[in-house]
Amino acid sequence: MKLMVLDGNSIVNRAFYGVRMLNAPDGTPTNGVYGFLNIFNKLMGEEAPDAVCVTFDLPAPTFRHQQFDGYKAQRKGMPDELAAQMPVLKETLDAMNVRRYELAGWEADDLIGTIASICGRDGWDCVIVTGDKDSFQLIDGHTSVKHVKSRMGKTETKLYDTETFYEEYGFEPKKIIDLKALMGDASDNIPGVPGVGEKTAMDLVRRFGTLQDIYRDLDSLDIKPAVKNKLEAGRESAEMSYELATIHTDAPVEFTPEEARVEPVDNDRLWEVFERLGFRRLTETFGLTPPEGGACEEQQTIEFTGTCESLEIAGETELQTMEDELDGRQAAVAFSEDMGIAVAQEENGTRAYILRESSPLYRRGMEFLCSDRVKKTGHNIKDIMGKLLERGFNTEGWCFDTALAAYLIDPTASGYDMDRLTRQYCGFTIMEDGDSEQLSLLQEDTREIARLMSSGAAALALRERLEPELEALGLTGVLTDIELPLCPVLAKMERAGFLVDREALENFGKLLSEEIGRLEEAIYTLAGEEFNINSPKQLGEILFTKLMLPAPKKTKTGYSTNADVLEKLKPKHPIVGLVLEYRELAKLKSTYADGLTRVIAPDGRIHTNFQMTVTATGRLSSTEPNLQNIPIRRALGGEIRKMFVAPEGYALVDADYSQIELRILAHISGDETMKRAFIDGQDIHRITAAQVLGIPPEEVTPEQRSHAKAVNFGIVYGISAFSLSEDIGVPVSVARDYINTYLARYHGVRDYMERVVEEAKEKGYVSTIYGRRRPMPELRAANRNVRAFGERVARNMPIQGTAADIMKIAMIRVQRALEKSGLDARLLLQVHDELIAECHQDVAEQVRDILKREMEGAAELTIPLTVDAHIGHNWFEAK
DNA sequence: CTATTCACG
DNA sequence: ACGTACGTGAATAGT
Repeated sequence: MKLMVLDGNSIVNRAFYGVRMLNAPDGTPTNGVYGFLNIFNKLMGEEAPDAVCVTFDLPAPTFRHQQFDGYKAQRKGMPDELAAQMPVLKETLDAMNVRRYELAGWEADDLIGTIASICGRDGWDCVIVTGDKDSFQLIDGHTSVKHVKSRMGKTETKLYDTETFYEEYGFEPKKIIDLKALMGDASDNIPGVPGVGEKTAMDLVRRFGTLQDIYRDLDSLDIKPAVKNKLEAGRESAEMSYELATIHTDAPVEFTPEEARVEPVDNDRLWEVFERLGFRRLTETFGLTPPEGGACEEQQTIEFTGTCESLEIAGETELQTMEDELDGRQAAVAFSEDMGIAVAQEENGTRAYILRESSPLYRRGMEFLCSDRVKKTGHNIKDIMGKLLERGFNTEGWCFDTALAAYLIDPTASGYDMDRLTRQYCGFTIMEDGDSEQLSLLQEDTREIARLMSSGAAALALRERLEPELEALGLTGVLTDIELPLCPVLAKMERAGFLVDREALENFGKLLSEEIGRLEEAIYTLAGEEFNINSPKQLGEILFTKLMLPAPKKTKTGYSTNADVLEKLKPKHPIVGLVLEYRELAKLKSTYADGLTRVIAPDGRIHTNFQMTVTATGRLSSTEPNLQNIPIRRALGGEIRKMFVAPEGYALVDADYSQIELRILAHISGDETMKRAFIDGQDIHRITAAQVLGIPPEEVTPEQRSHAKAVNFGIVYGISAFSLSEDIGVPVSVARDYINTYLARYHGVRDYMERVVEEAKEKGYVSTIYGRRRPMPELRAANRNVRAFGERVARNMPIQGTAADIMKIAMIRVQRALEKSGLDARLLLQVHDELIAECHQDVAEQVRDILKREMEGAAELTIPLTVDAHIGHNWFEAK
């Protein structure tokens, strides 16, 4: 039998600081309760306890106050916004039939200690869930502690039992008390020994054991004299701290594990609470149903019978009717394999026009629908355009995309499927197959019609809500001038595909296999056993336990074995270099040699998918396969690019923007020094090195230039001295100097970086020069790390996002220019700052010039944009 | 389903 | 005292 006991105050605190601001419909904050419930659900799933309860502190003074002056139970003073949520949380727990315990004069920890001890007595296991480390002292054979912490807004838990605790701390759980007695705990007002911090305290406890042991033999122990003096002086404080840190297990609380057994929730009561708090999603998580006869409103469902009239285009008359009724009108259009449907809004309902592929009028009807005469709305129109192109129709007349619109309004949402959007923006859900008995009785063909009609009607309803919001946010231009015209460009690129040399790719795979086999053998020999080198867990075991190499870094599940770590370990053991080489080859084989071979289409080409609604900054992403991360940085990886080729008699043109992000930074910030460098066509990294080091540009060494390059990149990302020092391998102090000097030399950049964060805090979002925006709720988060993350994002997004905008504009211009030129040429790929086109070899120079001209002319900034363009037979050569 | 690692800009 | 650069997608292992 297992009981789970939660430290209510501690968990709700974590939740409060981890979860972004959240309010009930009436405006009261609810993030603490919401976060608590999420953590609670997660834990119930993980632990599946037989009984569960929650303990709380009460604001009343405890026995610790009476015993010791200066002790405060209200640790850091709960913020009002959180305090207001405590009664709501308790009410929620009651509705969930979860027992809670609180006792004036006793802290939650003491109640937990008592509960754990009663569990032990009754033969129950006990899992304590808390965000404080104090409870670790309670760990024993039947008591474990699940420690909850929030990282970057995400909640993580780690279970400590006697073994895992010892592994991490190197002493027994009970000695946490001794540790705290020595080092103190500011948040608990436990003084400890003045001058002794975590490092010293850990060392003392590990080496000598308890506080008692230490003071008994203080004279004879091998301790630095300075530390000894502090210990002597702080003895009284240490002993008092020991008492304060000790959790009591004898609180006068009535408790038996049986009474806390998990019970079903009180559906009606909990529903009412969630309704009031606006926790729609949680009602589903808890499987709640609306109370019988309650006043709760049913969600609307679109019903088509009666409200939607349909017209099947069976003959000339209907075709004529459709043309008359839709000409120049707004309509939503949706397609399936063998059918096209247009849906238009009429005065008193919706009207649908059905075109079947089997009909002799299909082609004519479709050509009308696909013409500029019908002003069409769709959901993910880039994909619709792809299907139209495949069937030989054109892509004119599309003037709204509900997915793109929702993406522009909030590019950080987790998805934009229609059902989610209608729920969010229109307050109804789309009918699904299993939803209605009537629907499931229909023929498959009729169901298909219903599906298309509902998606068409939903698109119209969504557009009605999205269009004004888009306009209000200043995003109409981004949609109509950038995203929409980009759709046919991308659809054509996807259809074109990139030719690959299948045989070369397969041979490369075989070559890698052989080499990998040799490396495996050598690694097994050095390790003295066979193991799965691909498993970080097994590899860590070999390197850090068997071979006793020092582990420089840990992940939350074990040792880190990433390339950075291995690089540091390389001189210490020959196996490390082999593992690095193995990793490089294994990656090339699995992801690229084998992975790409698998997705070569029958036409011998690879057709990627460009996703337009994924990134928070406005960039595209590429999937199935991802062609935006084909290797280039290392020699062997570059081989892969040689297998992306032009057909016989054709050539590839590769054009990439030079330093586009730094140029945009120079433009947006208006920094004169940086602008000058670009206007004069200087090597920006060299100039930066010269600026920071105060030397002439011609004296900059390659290493100095490479450091400056790292600083330039770092600035764009919202640098920290720590990360820069890691990146370029200098002490943090040196990195800090670099950054400070940089910001002093480029003071326009410094001002901009401060300004953009201020403005983001004020407005709640950041934006590109074209108005694309990213909401920034992180900046208002209570958690400092989340806020710091938000600040870095606020600095970066306008730069990365503007570059993405410019590239998109460039693609539209290039496509237009190529089509107008009539040359045998087409775009194949975009890799953020790079475009690749394929063309007949005789016109390669012309195509190269078109790319260069249209890309450089895509934006008029206060500094020039420059593009390097090259021609080659394969991607490697053309780069 | 999540974590780790590593490929790219 | 604490945590550590922005944005992605795919393969693999292991719970």
